[in-house]
Amino acid sequence: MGNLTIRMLAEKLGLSVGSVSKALRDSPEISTSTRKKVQELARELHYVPNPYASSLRRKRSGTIAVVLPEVADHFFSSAIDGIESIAQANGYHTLIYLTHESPLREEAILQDFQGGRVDGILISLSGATTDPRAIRELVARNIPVIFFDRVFEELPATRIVTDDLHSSYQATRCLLEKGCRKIAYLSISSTSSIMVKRMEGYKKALAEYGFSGEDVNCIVCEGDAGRNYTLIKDSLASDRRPDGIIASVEKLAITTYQVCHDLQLSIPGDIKIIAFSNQASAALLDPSLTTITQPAFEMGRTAAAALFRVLQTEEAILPDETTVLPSKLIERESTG
Amino acid sequence: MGNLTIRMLAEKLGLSVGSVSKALRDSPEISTSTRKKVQELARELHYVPNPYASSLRRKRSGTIAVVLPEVADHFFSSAIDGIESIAQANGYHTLIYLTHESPLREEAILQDFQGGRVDGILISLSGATTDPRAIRELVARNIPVIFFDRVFEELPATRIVTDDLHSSYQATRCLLEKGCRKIAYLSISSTSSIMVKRMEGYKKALAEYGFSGEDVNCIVCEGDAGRNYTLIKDSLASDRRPDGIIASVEKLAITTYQVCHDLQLSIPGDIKIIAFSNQASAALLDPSLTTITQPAFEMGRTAAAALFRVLQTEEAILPDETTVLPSKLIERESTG
DNA sequence: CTGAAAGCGCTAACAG
DNA sequence: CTGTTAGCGCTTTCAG
Repeated sequence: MGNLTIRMLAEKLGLSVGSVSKALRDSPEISTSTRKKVQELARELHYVPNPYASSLRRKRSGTIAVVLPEVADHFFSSAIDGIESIAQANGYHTLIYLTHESPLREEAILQDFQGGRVDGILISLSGATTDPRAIRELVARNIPVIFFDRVFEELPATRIVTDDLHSSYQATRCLLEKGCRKIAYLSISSTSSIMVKRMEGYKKALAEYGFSGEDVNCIVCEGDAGRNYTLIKDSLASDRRPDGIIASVEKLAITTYQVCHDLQLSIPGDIKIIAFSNQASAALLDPSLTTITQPAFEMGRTAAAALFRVLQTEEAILPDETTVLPSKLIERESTG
Repeated sequence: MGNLTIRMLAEKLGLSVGSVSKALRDSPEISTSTRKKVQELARELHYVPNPYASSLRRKRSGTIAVVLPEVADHFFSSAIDGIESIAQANGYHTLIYLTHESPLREEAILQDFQGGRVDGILISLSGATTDPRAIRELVARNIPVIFFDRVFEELPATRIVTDDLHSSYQATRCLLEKGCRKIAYLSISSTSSIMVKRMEGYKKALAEYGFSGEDVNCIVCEGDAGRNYTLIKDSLASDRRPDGIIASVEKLAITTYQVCHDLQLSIPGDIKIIAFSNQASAALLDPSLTTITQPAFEMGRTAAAALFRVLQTEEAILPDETTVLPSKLIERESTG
């Protein structure tokens, strides 16, 4: 670790450690002239205070954590982009943790934060997480937690989400209007907040069109890519093949395209597809993919901004409120 | 920050702080029975040691930094995935920083590490970075820096790269063999290591096919998406329109597809395209995109593993060696 | 095997 | 305005 300390600086300057510390932090207690001298030497020697000593003393880490199911996904990587930009603007550091959809890993990660590693946490829950205990404990220790996208409903919390129910409803209606009568919904979890909401929207639209519960066809793809491929293929190869698909996350849309290609099913002829996706190249797919595009970057920014609002005011009390940023349905050939 | 301290634990147990500390760290100095008692209570109370006090004392942060140009890109997000998995396996924490291709931002980020925030750094340089000074200073302070993908050649360092020259050479040959005679190379920087290497491969292939320096057509796209679009469009709309394109990064391939679409140019009829890209859906584009796919996840893993090898042995001396992981050319319709 | 004590580098009272 | 000092929470000698 770094070896140039504030003591060395102080000695070189013939000042006390305390004065140097104040000078560096622009305290008004220090005369302009010495402040300048101190800051000049510090810059010259590239002195950077040991952040851990500072954190220990000030009881602030200057660090936030972002906990995500995965990163190789346009939604999450854009969200990180938004979060990091706000963090950097606030002089904060960003720790990143991937749960790979494992509630156990997620819990271990959250547990670690009990030690005070971070001043606040932004989290999008793993699909299978149902136990809010780890989060509760964090909140009990006064560490603010903000949810984005995949949230807990059971807990009073600040949440940044998109209008999952409505956009899924819209998506389903879109398919129904185009003539689909057997619409399958591809989910990654049966408990995740967004999955539940999106299911609801799907069911609501079906109901409005006079379909019964028996027509609800939800395929839960919670395995790895290979398993999901098989699952989807089995469905599309069966004699009760759907004529419309709603892919609730990006990767399932890609898999569905692959399956259709392999089964020689024509999109949108044999089957129409609509997906929740933030992929920039959705318009360039063959056929171009109708998407529900989430405001991923904005959701990240908004979540981070909400966190810093709390951190700056020191109130450390997060409002129990849900901010909804709208998604956008963009119709393309896959529902043509 | 957290408030349960080792002192409180010690008091509850009727032990000294020192003994508790040792018990928690499985020191052989402590009897099995008290060790068990200590660890049990710690688990029960969800005690997590303050990491900053610990870092301060041990002069190890248990944290690494990943510095990247951007994250909304399949190569980088996959690399993060690889890095984070290794870091988590080693009980390390991962800080992430985005430079957005700004050497200034990059320098500020690196400068901060002088304070000892991290035990090691994994970096992929911003396209415009030319000054190795900030890195040199880190190395001088004994903080290991490992480069991946976009590296410094001017510095002795550990580097994880892919075979940029060769794969670009292959790509160019592929286009030449398919009959292209006016091949343009889309770059994002004229100085970045990978851009230079890829240019070399391109030129080498051209030379082998008897083309002269005048036939080298390098379009440097270092602006934002809009500017790049205009730049590429101008080229493709001109009377000296290329009949082949090598996109040196993923996003430029997407932009090129958009331009072709807007100009109603047929791929591969009017123009053939090949791109460095890790996009899973390359095969599903219209037309499917011929790619040079980099081992992004593996590069991340390898870079992280190299870092931890050094951190664990305490030698802190990084070998001056370059590891080359091969990329794969996958021919699809865009060069058909 | 356990305890006492020093000190990592910094900040924040409090004196002067 | 500057200096002194205590102490953040932990680890690690060094005694016992």
